[in-house]
Amino acid sequence: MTLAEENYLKAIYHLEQQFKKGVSTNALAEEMKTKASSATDMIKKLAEKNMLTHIPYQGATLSDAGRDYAVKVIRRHRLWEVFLVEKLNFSWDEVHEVAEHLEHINSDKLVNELDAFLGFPTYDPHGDPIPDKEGNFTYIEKIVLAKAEVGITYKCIGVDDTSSKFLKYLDSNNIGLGTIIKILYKEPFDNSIKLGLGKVEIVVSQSVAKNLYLKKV
Amino acid sequence: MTLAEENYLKAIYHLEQQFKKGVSTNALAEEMKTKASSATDMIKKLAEKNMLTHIPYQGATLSDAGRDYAVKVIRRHRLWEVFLVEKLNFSWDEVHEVAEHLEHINSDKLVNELDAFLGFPTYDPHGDPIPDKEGNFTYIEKIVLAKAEVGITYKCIGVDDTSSKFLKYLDSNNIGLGTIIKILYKEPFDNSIKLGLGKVEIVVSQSVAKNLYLKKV
DNA sequence: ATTATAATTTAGGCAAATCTAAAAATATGT
DNA sequence: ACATATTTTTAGATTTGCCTAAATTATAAT
Ligand SMILES: [Mn+2]
Ligand SMILES: [Mn+2]
Ligand SMILES: [Mn+2]
Ligand SMILES: [Mn+2]
Repeated sequence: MTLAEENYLKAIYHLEQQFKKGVSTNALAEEMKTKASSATDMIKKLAEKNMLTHIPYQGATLSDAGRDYAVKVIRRHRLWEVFLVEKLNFSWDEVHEVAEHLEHINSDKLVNELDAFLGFPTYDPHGDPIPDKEGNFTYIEKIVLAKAEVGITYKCIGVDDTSSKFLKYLDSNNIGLGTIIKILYKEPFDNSIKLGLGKVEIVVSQSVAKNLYLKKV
Repeated sequence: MTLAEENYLKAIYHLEQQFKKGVSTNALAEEMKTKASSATDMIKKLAEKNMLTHIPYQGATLSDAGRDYAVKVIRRHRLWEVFLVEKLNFSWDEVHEVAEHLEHINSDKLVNELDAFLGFPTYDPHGDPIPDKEGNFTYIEKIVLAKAEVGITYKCIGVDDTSSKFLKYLDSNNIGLGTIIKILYKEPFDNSIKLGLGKVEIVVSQSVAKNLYLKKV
């Protein structure tokens, strides 16, 4: 598997999870920030390698082998992210880019020893679960802030958008994994939400609310 | 700089050091396990990028920029090797291949934080010096076993060949960095050498003797 | 000083991954 | 149902890094 193939597999996996159906050429091209024709080429190549099935003009669906491979790459990515934050003083908004490269280094010993060295972490710095050696996730129920209920107190357990911009915004408002958040008010006009963070009250926009995951506490 | 360019730069650097003169196309091709025509192509490309100067039919010589870049890649390679041995339980014969990939991840923060995390090591698991942030090596005088004197006691401080085969051979004879070695006898017939390792005496061939570095103790 | 040998470069091609532009298939609106 | 819009695929180029085979230049031997 080449670097490009691995990145495509990961993208297809994420889109499949997100939309629970076959992945369209356009969606894949957009995710990969490339052109539809390139996505078509790669879909053909991955189909050839039995990593997915593809019906022309329909969409692509990962095979078991393809899904396993994607999960393997995701495991590497997230373990490296933990390493960067825990051991090398990276902040959660700096890790993604570097992990995007580290994830392609293909050595089982490397990954499994890294896992052990980090104490077998189950979540990455963005709250995403880390698959174990066998590819099993520890799934946790998460509620998106946009759908949280007024009056209830939650804990922040993850983010959807892992862009540096968004994560720095959260930092500047003292929101991170583990932060306790009480829903004070939902503004029907623009779907903004007033939150209580300890003694501080802040209002966040809908685009923030759609990218923050919580669980009841 | 692409992955291929980085590997070529490193190879040219090593050959320049070794032979103290311009690097020939054939030597480079051999080092890179590729064909002379490919070496020519890459030499042109690197000359175009001002990483080296090249006179056709003569040889290639790194520019300052080229040498700096090569040293940077070597720094990354050796730091990762230390990481793998010190933190991830790799043995010295397992690190080279993985470091060959890790060395291409280009993030100053990553490398410098890794350096700090490892406690600013000055030598890698094979006894090779690790350049610092500014590219300065701490050079140490080393004597190749083949030229060591009978009756003198030395300490093993490095290896030339870092292949798994050779390193495993050394392991099986309890020779590693720091091992104290006394030269007992040099056989003129085949240039083999009898060594004293503590109470044990072993005979090593010339090809071993040319790949082991010592210093007087 | 030729001739033979070795080293180096050029010419031409191939595979991977990308692109633009055009064609084909599918979906949508009235 | 039929025209229009959207999505997807194909066709043809491009770049990078590599290859083989042939031509060129340099070196060594007689
Ligand atoms: Mn990646
Ligand atoms: Mn993450
Ligand atoms: Mn390398
Ligand atoms: Mn080394």
